[in-house]
Amino acid sequence: MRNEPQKGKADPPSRKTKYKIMIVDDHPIMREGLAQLINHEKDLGICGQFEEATKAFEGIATLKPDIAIVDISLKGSSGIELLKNIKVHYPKLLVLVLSMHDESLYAERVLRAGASGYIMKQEATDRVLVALRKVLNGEIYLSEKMSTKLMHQLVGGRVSSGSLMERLSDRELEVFGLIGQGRGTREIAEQLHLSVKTIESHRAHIKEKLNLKNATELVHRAIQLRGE
Amino acid sequence: MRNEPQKGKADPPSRKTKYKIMIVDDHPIMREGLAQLINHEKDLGICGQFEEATKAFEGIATLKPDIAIVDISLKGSSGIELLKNIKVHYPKLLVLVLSMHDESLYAERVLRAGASGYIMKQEATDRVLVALRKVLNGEIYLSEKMSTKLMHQLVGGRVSSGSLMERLSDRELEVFGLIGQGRGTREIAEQLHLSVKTIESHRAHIKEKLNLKNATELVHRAIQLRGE
DNA sequence: CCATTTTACCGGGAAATCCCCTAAGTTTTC
DNA sequence: GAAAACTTAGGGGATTTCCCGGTAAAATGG
Repeated sequence: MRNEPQKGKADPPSRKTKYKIMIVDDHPIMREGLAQLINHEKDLGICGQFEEATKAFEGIATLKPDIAIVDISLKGSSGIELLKNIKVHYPKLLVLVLSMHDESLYAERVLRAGASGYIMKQEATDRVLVALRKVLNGEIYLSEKMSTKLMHQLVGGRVSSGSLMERLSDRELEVFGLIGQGRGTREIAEQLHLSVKTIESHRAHIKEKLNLKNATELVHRAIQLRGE
Repeated sequence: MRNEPQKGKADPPSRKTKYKIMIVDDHPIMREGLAQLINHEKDLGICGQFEEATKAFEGIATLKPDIAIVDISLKGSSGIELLKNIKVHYPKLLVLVLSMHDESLYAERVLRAGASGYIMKQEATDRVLVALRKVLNGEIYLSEKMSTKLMHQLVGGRVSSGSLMERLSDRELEVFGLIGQGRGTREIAEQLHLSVKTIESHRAHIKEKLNLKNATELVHRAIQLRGE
């Protein structure tokens, strides 16, 4: 079994068999582009392409890939669901998330869900290879900007423990939920029989804990995380 | 000059020079995938790749492509703007729109703006070649489903009463999309090089057309309907 | 058990946004 | 060709956000 890449042994020389890579993306042209790119490398090879989460999940058992490249915006169940599923049933299978969405919105989430890296489709093609090799080497891949941002976050405030949501107090979680249902600040205040100022305060604390920079991002995140 | 493909003469034999194709898409892997696909054909060849609308527009004069494949969801000014610009300055340049978004939302829109076809990124790779040849042949390319839908719509008469989303103008839909990505009003104004007041105006019109009461509902709907 | 931290609550004031209006130039439609 | 719609944008007041502050109660922890 080769699911666990020995550290320091991922570079081109000294491997007889290629790393087996699985692609999950609902755009055939994108899959072809990735496959072309990857199959040109002597140490990397595509072992399977899927356009749908469930099919991809079923394919893992027979294909035994070393790493999966998954797009998080698939039709049907989202790529994040697939990611979580993979991590439950195949914890050693590495996952590199490839997405068109801005990393600032998703990177931290997918890492917490067990991914080993996040790369945007806007990135140059060779960055994908860099990301793949880094992940296969047991490391985490993020863009320069994003990784420094996360570093500062770790150093500055102690984020370390638990998921982001777990760090919210009961009241904050309640307010967060209502925001996710599309309620405005005034509406929430009335519903909970509290001052608008209090809700503003809760919102501020939520933003702080979840590292969100403005109200729009707050609403965005609240809707995304609704029902999780 | 070869901008006007003679009818019935687009098939592989009987051409000495390849059709020159320009690609505009902000995802390098997608561009590579398309380029690979197209350059493998004996009658088709890529003459330029661009990730941004303005650069692409500047490139037209020197590259003199026969057809441009453009993604409508670019960063900066949208692909529809580019399409309109092209049709004003190079009316004979054919444009095939390639997009991840569902055709029911955009197909009619881009045809009105002067495109000669609409194809989804979800389509199989060989469909792109079919679409290219059809467009180069002077015809319009749409999926089976979409073209019959448009036919019925034409026969049925009342075109105006589409879904709520279809009532949004191009600009409004663009702003709506950016709201759905979590961007704030100021941010959108900067990205589109417009006044904040203009974006506010668009937002007001969107709210009116979609029957939304306030800003919160607007953001909510925009996020829900994102990525379809 | 007492100090510290966290939570829940609230306010002032500046900045930003929302929301109503008007309006002019262009394009589309009939 | 007139009417309607689209795109742009400003004025101005209402509202919300955002950052500063605070108090009291509850939970935590040595």
